Amino acid sequence: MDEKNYLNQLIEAGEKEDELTPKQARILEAAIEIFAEKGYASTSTSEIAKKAGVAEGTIFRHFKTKKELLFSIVTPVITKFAVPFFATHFVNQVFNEKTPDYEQLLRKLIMNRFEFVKNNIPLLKILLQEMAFHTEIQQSYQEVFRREVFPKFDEAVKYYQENGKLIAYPSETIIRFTMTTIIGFLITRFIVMPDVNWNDEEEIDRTIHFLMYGLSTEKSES
Amino acid sequence: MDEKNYLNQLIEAGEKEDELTPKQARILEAAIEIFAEKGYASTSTSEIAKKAGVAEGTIFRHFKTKKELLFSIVTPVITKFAVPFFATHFVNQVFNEKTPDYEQLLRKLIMNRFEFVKNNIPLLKILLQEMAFHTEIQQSYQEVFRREVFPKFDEAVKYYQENGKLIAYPSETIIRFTMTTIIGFLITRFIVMPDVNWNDEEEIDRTIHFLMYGLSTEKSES
DNA sequence: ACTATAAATGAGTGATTACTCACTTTTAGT
DNA sequence: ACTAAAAGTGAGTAATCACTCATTTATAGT
Repeated sequence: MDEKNYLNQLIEAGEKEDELTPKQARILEAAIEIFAEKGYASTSTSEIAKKAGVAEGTIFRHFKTKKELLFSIVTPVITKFAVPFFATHFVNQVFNEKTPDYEQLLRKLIMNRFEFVKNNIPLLKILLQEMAFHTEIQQSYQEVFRREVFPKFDEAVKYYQENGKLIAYPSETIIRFTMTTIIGFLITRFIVMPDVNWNDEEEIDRTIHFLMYGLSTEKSES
Repeated sequence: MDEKNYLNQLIEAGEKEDELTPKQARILEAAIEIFAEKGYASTSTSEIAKKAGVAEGTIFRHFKTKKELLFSIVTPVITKFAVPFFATHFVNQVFNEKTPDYEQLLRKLIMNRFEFVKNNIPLLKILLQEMAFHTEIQQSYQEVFRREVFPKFDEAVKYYQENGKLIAYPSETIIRFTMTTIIGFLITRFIVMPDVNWNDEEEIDRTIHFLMYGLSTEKSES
């Protein structure tokens, strides 16, 4: 039920792009590009119209306000990024296939999100930037995280802890370490330093290994 | 020489606050508060003037443009945050006192930066936000990092690697893991979830332990 | 082909923007 | 007390802003 529900949301969101008028699509494309580059607040609707090759009035025919244009860009990204971060798909896979350790789960998670970020850099830049100023976006993200991501993540962490594979920290702490490490890697890779020569495969391996075993060469005493 | 140089810069920056006119100080205070809350681009100079209790013209007597006002807020933060992140002070301490492991260095680093972030949240919010849109800020940060932070950090990491205490990753990778973990913790603690009940001492301990030994209960095979 | 509906237009609107400048007030050296 | 420089003022300015609306163009069902 719940599974079908968010799946439908994703499909809906995907199909919405086909329902768009060609001009509407061009408005969204132009807005995404400029928002990502200069930020929402310093982008004018006239500039968007110019880049999209439409009249300024056309923007307001499809989006009541400039803010609604922003939200219609950002809202789908939240579900698309957050949900598969630890979606049912993965968790089911873990429990059904009896994936033996957190490490393999991490690999799937990182590989999957790596590709997503790679293909959605401008959208994620906008989300990252504007979340700070719009409580609506914050709330939307929080809700999605609390409802879709956290419970599954929590369940998996506790499963591995019970099997003695994971350290006995509060699962919130483990989730925090896992997420900040992965997100930190992706932000460094694609936003802070996208131009240096990355050996992606190697860095992903190291990131997973770091998450599991840390930086020390000595055994942990815990 | 070099040490004295950036030390002087810090002292200079500190003294500059005393050189300020009372009204100039109130302008900066007001600007910091509003920039942090709504962002640079959606803050008007008239709003700053109103909050500071000065005429709008007074702002432009002291700061040629609105952008110069932003930079005079942000630039000192860069040096103040980045430099002690791994300043000579710490490194000297390590080598002179023969601090035996990376772990103790990490503790000093985290405790130090924890207090700094705690006391400068609005300034760091502004830096974090506006860095994305102003290449001048990015360049300034990069330069400070490459000149002041990285070489010292690099030196320390290699020292511990030679002593067999740290894993044989490229030191860039180790620095990246260390920084994203610490910054990720501080951002979660003070910006994303400042309102939940944090047991700071415990979380700092866990963060250090995670950095050193990871999440697994099993020994690393590397 | 007719027509109703939706899509698209762009000139126009009042509000707001960063910034200027002629002027007044305060400060500080003598 | 005098004065020159610095600090402070606020009305004014052109440009730009998000958004409206009367009008034209395109679409689709019959």
